[in-house]
Amino acid sequence: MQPAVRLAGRRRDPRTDVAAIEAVLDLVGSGATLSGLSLVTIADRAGVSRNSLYRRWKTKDELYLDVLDAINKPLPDLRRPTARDELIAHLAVLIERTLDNRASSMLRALLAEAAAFPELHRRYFDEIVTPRREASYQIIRRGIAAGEIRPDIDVALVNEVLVGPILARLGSGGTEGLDPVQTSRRIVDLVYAGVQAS
Amino acid sequence: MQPAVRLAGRRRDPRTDVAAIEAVLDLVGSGATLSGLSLVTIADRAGVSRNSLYRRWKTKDELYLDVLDAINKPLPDLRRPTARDELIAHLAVLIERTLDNRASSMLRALLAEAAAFPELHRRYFDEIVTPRREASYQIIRRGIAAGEIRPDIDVALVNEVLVGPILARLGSGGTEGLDPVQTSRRIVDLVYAGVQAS
DNA sequence: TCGGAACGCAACAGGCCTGTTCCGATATAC
DNA sequence: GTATATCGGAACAGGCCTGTTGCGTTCCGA
Repeated sequence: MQPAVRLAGRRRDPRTDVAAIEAVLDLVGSGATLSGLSLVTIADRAGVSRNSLYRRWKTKDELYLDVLDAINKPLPDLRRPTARDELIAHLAVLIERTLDNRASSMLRALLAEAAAFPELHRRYFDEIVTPRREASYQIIRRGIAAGEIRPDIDVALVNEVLVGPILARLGSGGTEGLDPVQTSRRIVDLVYAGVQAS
Repeated sequence: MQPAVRLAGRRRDPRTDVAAIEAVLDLVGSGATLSGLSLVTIADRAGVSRNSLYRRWKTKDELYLDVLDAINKPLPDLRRPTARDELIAHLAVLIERTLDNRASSMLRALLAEAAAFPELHRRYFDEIVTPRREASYQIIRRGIAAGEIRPDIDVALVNEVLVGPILARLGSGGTEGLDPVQTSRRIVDLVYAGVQAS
């Protein structure tokens, strides 16, 4: 959306981009849907003229793609002495993400309207879900290689059991009051030990 | 919405109610949002006059409450010889529910717009989530009483780990191609045995 | 200093949705 | 048979959103 050649003229105010993205996050966090949000509402909330938004983004889809980028924080370093510690750290980061109500609402809205925003949905999977899932798989595989985790388990299934409780809470919106590290530790401990009476 | 006293006059066609509810499920299953759906669209899809819908439901909220009732199937009998078998049966029923794309889409849409439809959200929790969660807790507690499950585990956490993978798939919409019983068995087996190398 | 671009503000037509009101036709209870 | 309630179809005003255009103003690079 930048002009082809930048010769002269007034520069775009970068605060306008930020204000628009923040406005979308605020509004979606307050219960708005992606298709229901109007550019008028976004512009008003951002304190920006509707014209400035049209200048930057041809469609709402393009704006939403930038919103998705804005909430996609890089994966932190998860290296720890043991796979168990790495899994706890991995889940803790995931829980922290779900505690951000605006980001969680954005993802919920996105998943509910995946059919209406296929490109947004694809980017979500490719840039957010897949890298984190791969990181989780790597941790589990390293745990197997180190003799810490049983080699006969299904890596994907273990990952699902570990992150399932967190993603389920993300999906249903009940993520308040979770202590990231403590909750992660309890999940990992349970899945490590199993529930069967010996 | 029924008239106070039924004296005389033409009866309401019960097929109209069904057609409206089916129309909502179809449309939401195709990606529509609850707030985005219009009564015009619903009436057209149902092959019914908009007038008939207004006669039955004052607001869209009331219509959606009936839709929620329509997808709320009763809990089947889950009694089995062991808690493990009961848990497998319980999860299998849950997976079967998520395979119904229209019902899943309805729940996703509902959760994404919980703020805009508080009554609908409350009813969802009270009439769908809570009974199933309680049933799951009961199974786990019986397993503990029978000496089948460790008594020192947190019942709620075990439930979350078991249903988490399924609810997470429900939330993200990727439930196709799951065999209910086989998937349930693999989850329960994993959570029973744990992943730790002995 | 001067051209070019972004800025806010306003207006416009076109479309869709709502909520309500008519109408004539049809079905049902008393 | 008559009163009553439903049915489908149509119309209406009012509101909101879109996409575009125009305007005077502000900023910035050449």
